[in-house]
Parts: sequence; structure tokens; C-alpha cells
Amino acid sequence: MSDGGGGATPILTRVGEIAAHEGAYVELRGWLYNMRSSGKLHFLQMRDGSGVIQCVAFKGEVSEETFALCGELAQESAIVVRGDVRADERSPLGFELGVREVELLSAPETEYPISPKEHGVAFLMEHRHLWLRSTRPHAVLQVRNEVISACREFMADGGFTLVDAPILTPAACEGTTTLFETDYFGDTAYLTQSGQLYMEAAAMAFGKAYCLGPTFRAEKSKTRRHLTEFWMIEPEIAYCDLAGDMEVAESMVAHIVDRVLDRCTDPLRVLERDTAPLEAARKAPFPRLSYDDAIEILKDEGSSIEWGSDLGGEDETLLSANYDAPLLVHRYPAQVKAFYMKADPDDERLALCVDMLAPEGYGEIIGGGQREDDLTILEGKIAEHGLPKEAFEWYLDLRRYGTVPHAGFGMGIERVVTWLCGLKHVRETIPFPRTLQRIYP
RNA sequence: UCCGGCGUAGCUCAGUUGGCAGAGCGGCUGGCUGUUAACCAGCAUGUCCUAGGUUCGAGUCCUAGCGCCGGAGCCA
Repeated sequence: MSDGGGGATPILTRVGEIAAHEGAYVELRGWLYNMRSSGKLHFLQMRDGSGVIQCVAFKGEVSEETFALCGELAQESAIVVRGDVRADERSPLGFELGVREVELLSAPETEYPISPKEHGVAFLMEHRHLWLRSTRPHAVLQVRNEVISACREFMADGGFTLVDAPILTPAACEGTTTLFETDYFGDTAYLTQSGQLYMEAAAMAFGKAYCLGPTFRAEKSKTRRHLTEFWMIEPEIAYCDLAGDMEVAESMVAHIVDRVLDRCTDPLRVLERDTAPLEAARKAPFPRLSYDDAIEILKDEGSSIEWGSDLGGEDETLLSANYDAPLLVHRYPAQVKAFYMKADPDDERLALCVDMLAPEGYGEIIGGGQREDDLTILEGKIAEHGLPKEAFEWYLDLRRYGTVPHAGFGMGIERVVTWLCGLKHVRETIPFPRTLQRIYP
């Protein structure tokens, strides 16, 4: 292997591994991100998906053809560059490439739409397929990748089995108004809005199970926290109560935060995320607050909220502002929660449920709780909510055959990524966002 | 579904009381041996969202529509 300049055959590598090749003659395959010229010098900013490196072509050191070609390259030209890796203090990367040869594989047909200057979000989203190449989306999606890896790692280490939930479902979990309908060979099917009910079946089969997949909500929400298609991880645990559920939830989030802080320093720096506030979320346990106490605090702080109503966005922000770490709010009134929540034996008005509120005003990232495991009570609740019993027969079977206390939760991947990256809007945390107004590209 | 805001060059925007359509960036041409969103000089660029209306005259005022953005509710 060549470890010095002058070798006839370049080492094929990527920008991300360039530090291992200092002094070597290498080949990089990528695209022109930006260029600056200075008479007898061309500075090519080249990206290859793993990073950006400056390639310097000096008139005296390359052929006339190569130097002329460098001067004519347009943004996003596909290029192969061969040259010598050298350390340089002026480079943010620490290294630059002294160009020997440049090969143009394809030039853009017309001017690349996304110039390295300011653009509005609407324009960038219209060109999302190209915008992914830019530094900022690249950084956000790296964090997303790390969050999902951390989830899967936490689940595997905790003895959970991945059991994928179906995406096409026969009926609603909680009514059909917010579901996307689709034709299923003459019948109506719906796109899933939660894998939870299926995970309850999986928990009875595997003890600990989880799913991680897309979820669809046809809610006409137009806020920075909503997507119509988003990803959720939903663990479900047999022989688990609310206390155990909260411990799993906070441990998982702490694991995610710890891993992202360890491995995503570059992306977070690109995003100018102040990571100091995230340190408090690195270790469980997180603070807990009952709904009853939350209402008292909110009233003391001047909110007009009354016992019995759900917490609004402002209420959540107000509450979590008192804590550095995420906050677990538990035991909401049963009336504002789903039919499958188990009632608190100490106060039947309450549900054994929990929401996790991210700090810094990022709001709810987890919702979950202990499930109703008694057949008769569950049948009663299905009737109370006016749900079609036939559709839930399989779900009721789980209570007919070896029912046990069990609990679980759902965590929205995009909301977690939004919080960790310190973004204003969830739509940047998914590669191709679907919102009320957007299904292109 | 409700409330508010915006729509002018490829992009980001300015455009006064209604009076010739503008800037910066990007692009193109030229200059520069160390640039970091480089710099300097020059050139080109328009369905002023659409359809009506008021007016001698509308980017500007009025009406309707379309598109987008944000918030509420609802949620992860």
C-alpha cells in the first residue's frame, strides 16, 4: 500500500476517512459544492456524502487542460478528483487535497437551483430531493440516523424483539376521523395511526416487543410539531405496570441522548446546537409530576386551566420550564385519554398513563401507559366509546387467554430529533416530509 | 375547521400619497497565487399569483379565487 505521494495508483477513499491518508495519493468521487478562484488558483469545495474537502488546483502544478477544466466547473458537477492529502491549519477539516487530476463525469444541464446563499423554507422544501445534499439537512438526517440506531440498540440490549406492526389496518384504534382511507379490494382499509394494539399481542407472545415504523394521521394540523406521516417506536411489555413503563421510557431517552451527544458532535456543531441543556437528559431518572400536581402548579403560575382538561402546548412549556431534564407527567384524567388505558385503582377518575415532555418548550415526545387488562372493563369501555366491538374481538382475545398487567408507550422519532437538533420545525427531521400542504417531492 | 400573515428577477427582498420595475445574491464575461457565503470591474434577467373592478394612470386601492407560511384545536 502506498503511504506517500508519487504513487501511480491512487487509493480510493472518502472525505470522512481522509485523516487516515495524510500524505497519500488518493481518489475521491463526489460533487462540486462550491468554488472560488484566484487567477492561478482554483479552490474546489467537493462533497462526497461523508464530508466536504477543499481541493486546490495550482496552475503550476497541474496540466493546462486540468486547470482550465477546474475553472469551468459548475456547482453540483459530478467529479472524480485525484490528488495528494495534506494537512492544513486553514482548513476546517484539517486537511485539503492538492489536485493532480480532475475528471468530469457529468455537468449540470442547467444552473443548480440551490445556490450557497439564503433561501426560504418553501423553496427548499420544493427542492427537498436536492436540498438533502446541503450541509444542514445532511446534519439533521445524521442525527436522525443516530437516534434510530440508538433506539434499536437499546431495545436489543433490553431483550425486546422487533415485531413489525401492519400498516394497512381494518379499523381505527380511536375513531376514523383522523385516518387515511384506502381501497382494499372493494373494502375500506386505513393506514395505521399506531401499532400499539398489535404490540399488545406481540408482548403476550414475546414478553417484550417493539415496532418502529411509519404512522399516519389525517389530522388537519398546521403547526411546527405535526406531520401527516411520521415515525414512531412503540415498545410493549408484559408483566409491567406504569412505574416500570416510566423507567423504560426514561432509560431509552437517556440512552438516545447519550449516544447522540457522543457520536453527533459534528452535525450538532453544524446546526449550532448548544448541547449544554441536553446534558441533564443524559442520565435517568427524570423528574416526575402527577397531573393533579401539574394543575396546581399551572394555576399558581396564572393559567386558567381547570382539572379535567388536557394540557395545551403553553401549559406543557410552562411546566417543563421548571426542569432541565425531560418531565414525566402521569395519571391524567381518564376522560381525556384513550379507551385502552387502565384506570388508577387509587382514583378511578385517573388513567395509569404518562406523557414525557421534552425541555426547552419542545413538548410531548412520548405518550403511553398501563393497558386495561380486564375483559369485562375493556368491553365496557369499547361500548362507552361507541367503537365497533367486532373489530376488536382479536384484541379482546388477549384478555380472554392469559391476560396480565402490561404497559408500553410510543415515542415520536421526529419530535425527538427536532429537540436534540434544536430545530424550530419537525419537517426538517424526516427526509421527505408529508404535511397538510405538501406531498411533493 | 377557526384566526392571522405573505405572494414583485433563478433566490432573498425593497418599492413612499396611485405616476418610467429596483437592490443584494446567484448566472455570464474579464481580473487576481491562499480563498473560507472570497474580492474587484462589467453584462443580461420580469405573466409584479390569477380573474374582475375603481382610475387619465394600479406592483400599490376594492372584490373574488388560488397558492404558501404561522398559530389554535388535536396529537407523537
